[in-house]
Amino acid sequence: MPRKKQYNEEEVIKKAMGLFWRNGYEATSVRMLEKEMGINQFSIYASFKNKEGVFLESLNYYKIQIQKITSKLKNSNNGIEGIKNYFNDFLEFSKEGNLCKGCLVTNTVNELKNTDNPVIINELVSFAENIRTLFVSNLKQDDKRDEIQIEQQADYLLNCILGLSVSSKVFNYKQLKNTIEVTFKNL
Amino acid sequence: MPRKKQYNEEEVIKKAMGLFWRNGYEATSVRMLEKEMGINQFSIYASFKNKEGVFLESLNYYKIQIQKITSKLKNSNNGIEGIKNYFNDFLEFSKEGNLCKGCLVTNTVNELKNTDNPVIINELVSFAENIRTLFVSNLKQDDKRDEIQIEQQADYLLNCILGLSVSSKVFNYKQLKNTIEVTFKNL
DNA sequence: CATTAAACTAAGCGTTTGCTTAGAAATAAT
DNA sequence: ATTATTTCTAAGCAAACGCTTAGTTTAATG
Repeated sequence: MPRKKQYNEEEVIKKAMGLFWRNGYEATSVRMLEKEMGINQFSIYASFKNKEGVFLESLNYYKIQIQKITSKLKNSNNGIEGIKNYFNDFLEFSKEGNLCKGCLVTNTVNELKNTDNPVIINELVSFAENIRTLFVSNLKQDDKRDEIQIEQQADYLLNCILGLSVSSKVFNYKQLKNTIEVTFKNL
Repeated sequence: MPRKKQYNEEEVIKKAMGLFWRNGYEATSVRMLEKEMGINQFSIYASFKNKEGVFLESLNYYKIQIQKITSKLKNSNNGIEGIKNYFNDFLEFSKEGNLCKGCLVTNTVNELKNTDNPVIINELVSFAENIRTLFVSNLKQDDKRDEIQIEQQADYLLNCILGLSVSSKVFNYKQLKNTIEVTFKNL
């Protein structure tokens, strides 16, 4: 009996994600989402409940996208070299024209206060923990570090990739490549 | 003839800075500034023209505050060790209770789009360039790196301190100390 | 003490925010 | 074709935003 939706939910979320990625959460208004997603506010709220719902779906879509490079890291068994590849893959992943959009997760962590939106914050923290676990797992592969070193270097690498997520929005490609090289030198 | 201001402009800017530092630029409303600064909106606009004016003054005050640790770096001549001290000093500087507020400059760069507010963006980029210059200058002191290495390591260190500015808002003290240790190991 | 210029209070300006809703259009089933 | 159910359009809601302004209070001057 009913009328069919005239839009594909995954397609419109893909567009919403791009907007959140470029602009951040708060700076993305529902009016902007309307335009970018190509559907009316009513449809947005009918499909995703509210703005937070659109963002959480966007975040989900983002995770699936970035899984292309995290799974490559997960399936690698070349230790530190695999992590270095992940750094370079991330740069490529976040690229848009000459500069980068950073990481949607990191961008949002930076924007929201811990008290703001616990649902979103939880999503973000667990994402970071997951990346750290992958780092630990690859560091173990090299069989040349004790457990303490592994934990320390995992913290270090997480800090560097966070930095890269910020740097990539401001600095040029050569500087970023330099940074990656030095990051893994003598590790 | 006129009546005297019932507030000290530096004092109220100090309070405004704290608010911007904790909350970011957009998330800090003029109503919140009113409360925190303890003066009416009229007085805010009379003294600082607009919200951007309050922020720029806050940024100025921030720079003066952080000069306490940047000048220590500037006056140091112990090469890489001086930079490492700066990293630790920064952690102390941005501390508030158990966690850190990051760096006001970095926080704002992360928040604003390049097209948003060119005046503020310019202030922020030149701040980062200044820090990088100090890194370069200290790296030269050690007399063990060629010019290419110095440029590369400066990019690297800038990335690490940016990362630290983000990490410090999320991770615990021990992780941050680990990160600093590994950052300077074998450099 | 009256004058005068600045600092104050408080109300409200126009916009934009996230979100809702009344009514029209569309479509699968009867 | 009629009915039922959902999607759509478009208008509008209250609240919050940055900012302004009319009117009162204050205090150094003549």
